[in-house]
Amino acid sequence: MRLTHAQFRELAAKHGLAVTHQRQVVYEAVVASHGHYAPEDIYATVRRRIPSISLATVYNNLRLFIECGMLREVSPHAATLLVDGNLKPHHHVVCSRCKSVQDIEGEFIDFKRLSRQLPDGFNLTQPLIEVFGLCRRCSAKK
Amino acid sequence: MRLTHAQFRELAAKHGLAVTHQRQVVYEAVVASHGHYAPEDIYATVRRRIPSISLATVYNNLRLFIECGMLREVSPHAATLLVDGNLKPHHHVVCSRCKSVQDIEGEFIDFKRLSRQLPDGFNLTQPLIEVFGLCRRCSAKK
DNA sequence: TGGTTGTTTTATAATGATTCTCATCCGATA
DNA sequence: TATCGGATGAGAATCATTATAAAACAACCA
Repeated sequence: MRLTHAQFRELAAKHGLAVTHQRQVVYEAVVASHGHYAPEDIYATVRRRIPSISLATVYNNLRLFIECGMLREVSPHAATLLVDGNLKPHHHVVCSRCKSVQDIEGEFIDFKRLSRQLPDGFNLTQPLIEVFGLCRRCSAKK
Repeated sequence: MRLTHAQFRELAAKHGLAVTHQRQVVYEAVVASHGHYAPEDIYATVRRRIPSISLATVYNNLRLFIECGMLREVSPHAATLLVDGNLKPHHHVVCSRCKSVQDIEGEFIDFKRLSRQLPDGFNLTQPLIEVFGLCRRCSAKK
């Protein structure tokens, strides 16, 4: 996706963000990609248009875009490894904001439909599903 | 859960791991907890029984246990932030081993049943589901 | 049981991702 | 155009995790 300056200005205004050249170029680099990229990847791409840009600016803006819902984070997770001491099969509910994790059980997945969507050869013998959303406390806050 | 030395010995043998005191104590600390804990937490717990244990040992053993299926990792994720340039609503399929991510669409979630299981107040207005398993390439290997 | 070998542990250094600091710069508003 | 507050750039600092190397130990065999 390529955005005009006017389009980006409108998008930013909707989310209460100031408009800067760096911000527009970073945003475009992500939405143009349609993939799943790390900050270093975005940095490399953006440097072709703004050689002086700082990696910190890329990080700052990605985080802003994620926080205000203009981008999605893949696996919004705690910054550290977490191990699960519950050995029974179960799934997880994860708060995208505070990263708290709770166990859930129950059959809420239609495996027939799911397997039609799965990439060829994907192995689901020990399925683990994580459902992301906002926990009670985080959805109460603003 | 508290394991006798003999029980742990049997469990380790089944997974081809040597038995050490550190290993047993680390494992017990995790399965006794029934929660979601970081390596530092486990380290703090285990130090009460083995004051000389090293943090590296905790990391090494947690990783081993996860690899051989004796423990689960919460949100097996890439070691870095990933942003998603696909703005349409969709879900993810993630390989627990190589951390590759692919998009999937389709209605394979029974939201009625799911919401019965959700913790009170959990907000699912922008549901994001991640399904973990092994991708074709990783399930082919050994 | 005692010796041998390869694995595990410990302490610490190294790495890699991310965040912080602060001086400078720039966008928004009047 | 002048002002002000937020954004940027450069690099240092931090945090989680992994690597390294020497000492300790588990597994195996005589």
